[in-house]
Amino acid sequence: MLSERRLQVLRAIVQDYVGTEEPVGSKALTERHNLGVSPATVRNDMAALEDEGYIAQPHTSAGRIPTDKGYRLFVDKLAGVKPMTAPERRAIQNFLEGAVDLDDVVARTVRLLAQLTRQVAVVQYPSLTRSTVRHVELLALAPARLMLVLITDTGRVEQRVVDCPAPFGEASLADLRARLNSRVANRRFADVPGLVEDLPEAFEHEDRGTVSTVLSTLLETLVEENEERLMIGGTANLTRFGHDFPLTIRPVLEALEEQVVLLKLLGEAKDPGVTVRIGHENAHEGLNSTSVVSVGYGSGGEAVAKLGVVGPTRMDYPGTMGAVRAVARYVGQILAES
Amino acid sequence: MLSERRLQVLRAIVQDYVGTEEPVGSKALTERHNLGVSPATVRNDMAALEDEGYIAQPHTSAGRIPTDKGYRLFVDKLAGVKPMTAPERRAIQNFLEGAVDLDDVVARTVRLLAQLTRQVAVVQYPSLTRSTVRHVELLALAPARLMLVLITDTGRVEQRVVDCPAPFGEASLADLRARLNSRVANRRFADVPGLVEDLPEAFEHEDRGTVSTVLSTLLETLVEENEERLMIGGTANLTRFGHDFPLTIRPVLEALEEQVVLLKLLGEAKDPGVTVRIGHENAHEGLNSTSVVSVGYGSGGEAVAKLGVVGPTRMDYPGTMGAVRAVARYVGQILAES
DNA sequence: TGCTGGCACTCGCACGCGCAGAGTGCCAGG
DNA sequence: CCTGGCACTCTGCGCGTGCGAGTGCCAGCA
Repeated sequence: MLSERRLQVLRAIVQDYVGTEEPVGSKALTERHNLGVSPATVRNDMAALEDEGYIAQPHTSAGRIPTDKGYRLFVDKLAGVKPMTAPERRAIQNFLEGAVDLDDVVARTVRLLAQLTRQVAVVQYPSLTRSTVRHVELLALAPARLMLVLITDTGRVEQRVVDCPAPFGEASLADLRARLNSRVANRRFADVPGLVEDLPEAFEHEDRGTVSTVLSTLLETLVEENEERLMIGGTANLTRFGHDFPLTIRPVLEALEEQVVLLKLLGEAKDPGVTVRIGHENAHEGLNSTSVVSVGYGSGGEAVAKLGVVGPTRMDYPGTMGAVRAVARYVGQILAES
Repeated sequence: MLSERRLQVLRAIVQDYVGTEEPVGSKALTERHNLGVSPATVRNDMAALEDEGYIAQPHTSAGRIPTDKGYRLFVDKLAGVKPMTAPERRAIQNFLEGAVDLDDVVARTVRLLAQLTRQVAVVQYPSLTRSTVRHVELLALAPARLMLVLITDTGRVEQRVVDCPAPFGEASLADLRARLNSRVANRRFADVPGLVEDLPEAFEHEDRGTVSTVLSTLLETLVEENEERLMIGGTANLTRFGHDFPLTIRPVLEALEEQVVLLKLLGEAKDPGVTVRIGHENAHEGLNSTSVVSVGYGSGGEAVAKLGVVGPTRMDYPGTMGAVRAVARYVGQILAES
């Protein structure tokens, strides 16, 4: 177990390194933080911290920098979440309030997060599966071609074109629309499959094919790989990443382009609160020198999706966590209102 | 007027520079292209080309690189558009065909363009104003709260929540829905304002406020700044930009985050064919060392939106132009089918 | 008039060197 | 267990040098 002072030394190292982006030495530490001991003592503590794997030297006779393990300890034990100030909170609220629709909400959220944290922001659209059906609309595009439109309580809208096996009359269409809505409206999307199973049976034989096709299209929209969408922004902040450029940001940009990777990244966070994944804790190789701070958001008690930021492991964790948490809270509010 | 051979020299310089990314000298030129003259002659031609401002030297006693003016001449006079090969065309078609909805089409197009050109791809969503109304749907969320859903022939869906000044009955809602659709369905969006002007007059006095509110919300979606959306991708390709990194790509990433800037960029292209804007021809400062290749796309004769790529001025213009043109063509087809 | 070979010249760049500065580890003393 | 002192190690930087690519110019030739 590390003594109290050694923890303080670690905290000081993390703070200084995050601030200066340069390895921090024993002398500088004692000058900037009044630890009440001499540099030599700090050096001993540093040696101990290095033995335990919390800090490392880039090369002999340079200062120390925190390791992933060091950041982990810092986040878990040494630092809390820094709450947003009142003006910041007001700014967040104002910024989000003008949104006209869900796309706009998500777009604004991304910009906001990117600006607040000065990092790359990632916002997942509300998951269909975890939302509630508000309405299902069916339109005839042609005698044997329909458009299916799904609307959720979070404002998300999905549309699909359905090619029918046989022409489908206006009366049947109205019938299907009514039956469908009476069954699924205000129900959770996840429950929809069970609710519509037997629907074709209510129709004349010639229409059953079309009804089945419509239903299977409806169910397809719930398939995981289709239903998840997300938006990213603030990639310009990557340029502040480090000095050894191309090699650092290349894999990050590549990872960010892979929606699948990002969704996994956000998905990994199980904690109900803010989750932090540091460096190698991220499964994806390209993100081994980045940290991901994420949190779920939702209109009610349950999270309908996640949002977060991706930045260098050397980031201001308390501030970032505070910003992410605050933004998630306000987005939830906005969604609940619409 | 430049002699034929000098034009050939310029063409050779552009091709070599694009290939090697290094200033090209007279000796290398004569070796790689059989111009039938000696390096000394080429040197004279180069001096002339430099006088005219088509090429420049990064520093004395280095090879030459093309200037923006040089690229311009190359694009206008010395090179055509390189058509895609048959396999490439098939690949494009296959890749786009699996799309389930408009978002998917746009997302796939972005990926495709980025991969084909190895540059940053930008795709604008079909403009509402230039599309045709397929359907307008109105849903009651609460007694005095409606959701307005617009669907276009290009598959674009917009939704807005409308807060009504007074409760609005189910009958009035059905009435409004029917009247609205009979007026605007299959009409061009741009004509909608004139078509609905007098609609409130058809309603009872107590409902007129609500009807007006709905209509003004409808018209608001057509306001330019709201209605334009776009998607970008392939930013990882920026890492291949140049060696002098941060300074080069920083402003580009920043510009790419500004939707307004991008929309202007695409908007500038007036030509019905592929438009190329080279280096300083781009109004935005951050993009002074990039070129933009863009083209309109649409389901029928008229373009409903634009797409293009952003890359270094040192790019393979014929190939990029070919890819952009081909992708636009196929996207148009896909949109027409849905 | 236009092309060619030859020649001197100019620079940028990579390399090697030495130096200063920061930071460390270790040890002996309080 | 803390402290001051000391010798050591390493990086980064500035500087001078040599090399090579590439140029401009000139005189000769078709």
